[in-house]
Amino acid sequence: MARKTHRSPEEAKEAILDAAEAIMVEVGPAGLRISAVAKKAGMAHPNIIHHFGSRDGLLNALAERVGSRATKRITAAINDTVSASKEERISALTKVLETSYQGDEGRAAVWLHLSGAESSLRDNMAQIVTLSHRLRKSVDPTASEENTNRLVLLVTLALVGEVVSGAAIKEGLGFGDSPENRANFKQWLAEILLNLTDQQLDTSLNKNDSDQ
Amino acid sequence: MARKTHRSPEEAKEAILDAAEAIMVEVGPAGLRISAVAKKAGMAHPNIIHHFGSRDGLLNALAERVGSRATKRITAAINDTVSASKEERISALTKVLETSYQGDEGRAAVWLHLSGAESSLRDNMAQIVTLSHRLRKSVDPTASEENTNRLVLLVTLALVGEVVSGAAIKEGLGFGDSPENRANFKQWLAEILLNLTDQQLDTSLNKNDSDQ
DNA sequence: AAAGTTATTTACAAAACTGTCAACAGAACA
DNA sequence: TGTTCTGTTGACAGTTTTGTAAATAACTTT
Repeated sequence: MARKTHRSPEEAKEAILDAAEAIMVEVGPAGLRISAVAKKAGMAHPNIIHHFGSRDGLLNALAERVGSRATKRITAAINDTVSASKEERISALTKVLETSYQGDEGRAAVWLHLSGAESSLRDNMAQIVTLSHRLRKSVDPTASEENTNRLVLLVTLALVGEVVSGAAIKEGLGFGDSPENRANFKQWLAEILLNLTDQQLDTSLNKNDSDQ
Repeated sequence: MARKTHRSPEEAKEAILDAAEAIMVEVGPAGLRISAVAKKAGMAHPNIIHHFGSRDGLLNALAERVGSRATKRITAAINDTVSASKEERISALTKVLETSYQGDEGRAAVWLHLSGAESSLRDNMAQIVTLSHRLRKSVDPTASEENTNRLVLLVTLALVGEVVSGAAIKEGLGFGDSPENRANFKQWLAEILLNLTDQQLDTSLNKNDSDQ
């Protein structure tokens, strides 16, 4: 007869979500077994159903938590970059790119999204793009929304791609996957993003047009 | 008593893989049920085990086929771009970006990779990067390998990101997800890639250094 | 201190899925 | 025609998994 710990509903849910997230990263959403989560959280599995209604309820709650966590980190980092001095800007933006998806959390987020778990990805993206607009305009006042939007899209897609197959792709490209090399790539990207003004982008495109 | 069709092993495997791929896109690898594949392929499920040994055997074979198909398309498109005239280059490169992962195939590939199915992703990437090197050097003879590598990495990651969460991210960013808008973004990217020479990249970086 | 609320557990039901086995039916070959 | 090989099938076994139901124990309230 096991002792019953009797946490508050909030604590219990947190404990369950922690366990679920850890397992998710290994096996993916479809491979997530409610009994495995319960074992890791140190409880019996019906308790999970009691708190989340069903297995799907757990997955949706997990997607929600992972998404909002990442969004908080990202928006905070972008805000830091906006208010950073000129010299600190590159390292600040590099940090944005580095911490966007922290370690395994990115895997979890992408995987959950692929599996169709409901989350507020759209709302979160809207927040991020608004801040990014502000950042880019503070660096380049003449920056057009159109180019900013496209750059943000490019970077966002690349960050998603990285958490999915980053290691394998880098290996195929001859990049080492050490934290060092990872930082180098992101710093390179941050430098380009900060210095690629609309003027340069347009010059680049116009040059091509007038070439012929 | 059902009639037995008695295909050749090759035909049977192809039919099974076709069915498996179609289902994969919907439910993901972990959700793939051997019996569902059999039903779609019009046979009894033990036949699948007979041909692929096990469920994992089927998934690995699928990953292999999806990967090599995509690689063939991509390398062909890059080759077309290398040998394209100056005027056709942008549209040719746009086509590379558009056809890298064709529709649902990309979803299948990423999903399989996330689930740890064995595939020759590394080898395929190596092929692609070699060709990309050649392409960029034909456009900009002074292009450094380092910058080329980084650009290819950026684009590849972005393409992976697109098949995973492209639609949702674009929606959050205010992009419509119509084929039209999709093409516009990729054409924009192709133009930048073709015109962003090392000189420009380095100028951009040096300008920043000397700014302070 | 008694009653009530609910987080938690044990036991169970029902369904689903992979893989096995023996038998069957086409095709190739003697 | 008969024999062999193998693609194919139906039935089955064993395991695993989600969700239910009733009992229990911890905490709160009166």
